[in-house]
Amino acid sequence: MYIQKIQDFILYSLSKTYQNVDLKTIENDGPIVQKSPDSIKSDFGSSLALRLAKLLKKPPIEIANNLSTFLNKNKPDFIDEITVLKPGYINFSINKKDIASKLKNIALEVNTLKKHFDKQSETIQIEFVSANPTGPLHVGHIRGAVYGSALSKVLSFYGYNMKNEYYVNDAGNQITEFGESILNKILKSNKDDTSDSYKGEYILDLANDIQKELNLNSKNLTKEVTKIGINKMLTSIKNDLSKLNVKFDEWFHESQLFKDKTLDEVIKKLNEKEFISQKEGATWFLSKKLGDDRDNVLIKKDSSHTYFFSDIANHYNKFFIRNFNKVINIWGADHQGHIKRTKLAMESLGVESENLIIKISQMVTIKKGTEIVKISKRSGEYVTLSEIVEEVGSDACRYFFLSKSPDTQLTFDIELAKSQNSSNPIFYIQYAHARLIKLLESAKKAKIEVNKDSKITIDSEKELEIGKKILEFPEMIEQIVKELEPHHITRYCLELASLFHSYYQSEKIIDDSDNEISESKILFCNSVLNTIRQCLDLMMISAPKKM
RNA sequence: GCCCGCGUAGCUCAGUGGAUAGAGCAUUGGGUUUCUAACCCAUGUGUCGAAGGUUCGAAUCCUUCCGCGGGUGCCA
Repeated sequence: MYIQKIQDFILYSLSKTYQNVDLKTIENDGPIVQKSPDSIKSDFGSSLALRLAKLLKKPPIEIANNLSTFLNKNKPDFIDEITVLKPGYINFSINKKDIASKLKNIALEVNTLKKHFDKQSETIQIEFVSANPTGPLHVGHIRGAVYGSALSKVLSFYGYNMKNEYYVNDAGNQITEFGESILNKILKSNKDDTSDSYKGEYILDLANDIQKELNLNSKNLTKEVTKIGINKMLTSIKNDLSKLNVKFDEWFHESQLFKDKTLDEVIKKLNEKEFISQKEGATWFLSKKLGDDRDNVLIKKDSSHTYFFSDIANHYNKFFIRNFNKVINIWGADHQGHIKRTKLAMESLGVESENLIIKISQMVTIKKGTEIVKISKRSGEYVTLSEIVEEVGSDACRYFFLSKSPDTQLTFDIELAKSQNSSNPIFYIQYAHARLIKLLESAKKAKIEVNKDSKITIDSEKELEIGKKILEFPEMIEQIVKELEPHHITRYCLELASLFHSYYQSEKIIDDSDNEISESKILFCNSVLNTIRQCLDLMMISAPKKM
């Protein structure tokens, strides 16, 4: 909340003190104001003077002193003290009263945290999970589901209009093989036959299930079985996702692109731009022309289409038929090789590179104790999403997967996760929430009422620390929006909860003998509660009133 | 081979140009007649994979190397 203000203040004073410095260059050169490290007494610091030393041909300490003279003369109310330290740091301490008044707003009105952000005019479509409907979601899909849903939630909180989409691959080879595998189970008497492409318990279940409602005289049996099979799988996928609190606005089917003749349209457009060529009996997209290592096939020799082709069509639909300006895709690391060519294809169709954002979430290795579990849809080796969510719980599951950067290949130890009951940080956060709720109830019983005339007085180190942490909330959100990586919120929330637990332990909040102090503390605790509650809401984790 | 990502405490991971590198778990020892002990307080650990380089300043940027994962199909 303060960083931007201090930065503006510094840049203003820089422009007044050293007129010949180009502010734009300075701003683009990196952050100007940062949180002070714990070892330094102040709250925020700037290393601007150090950076300017070369340019201005002056010792940094001199620049810092010159700037601080101006800064001190024009010091806004929210700053208490400005000091210059050793090589040339300019440090700022924030006024306690200013912190207190900001906390009061947060305490009285949950929406204060949200109001900090402007409503954005832009609509962003975000696609995630999009697993093929040929099998149940497995534990690896949890990561994408959690990442995408939390990111979307934060972006929406920030003010964007978000549309969550699941792309259903319901055409192509995999789907046909899936249908055939089920049909074989229905028609063959030997249910143990393993020659089919898709194996596993769930195929047999599907076969038994479908058999009941199937008309065996149907003209195209495979087609019918496939259709029913996919629908059943989709129902199960939706059900699994809802266990993790994940919901989609749109389930877009690949088959739609065929019905709408989008693929034809795409190839026509690409052809007009001379990115299509026929060779070796296939139709190619000339991505080499745009800098890729090789060209890519769109229509195979047998006249069927590649995944890449319908993927272009899918994106064409997003940008040119449904008219989204900005699209985010979250893909698993196994699709990382598709990024370049997909972006190139879209660029050749006229989409600005920055408007198609593809984020990769790294692989999840599943461990059971010391044994690595391999997951394969076709072999039927499974640890399903619902199995894990039911054992570990949605909250702990979400927190665990959300707490890691998407760039990290993480190891998910199923045994550990199951045993991770009270040692899991999420319970610690939820406990802080439950404690606050109970505390505020007790305050009500003790007839301590807070309203807009109440006042917060910060008079302990712990309160000050909590207050400053709460006011970091907007910057934490901004970082997520900038990087499109929501894991920062888990740490933030944990830190806040930790500070609160420590505070709670160290002093009595409801003091029957002093109503004024109790009122201030209760109001203060309301600001903590509202912030923790907001974080839990953004992580889509429940906020229990009792534990 | 080439392309992408990663390598930070015993373990799981934050930190991607600034000040003495952090958190959770694990370890060890203490704490409750009290608003919830699923809590608190104390406890120590790092060749930031290695070597060079850029910089006033590097875990962070560049180069090379080592290790791990993924990709490199007219599979998805």
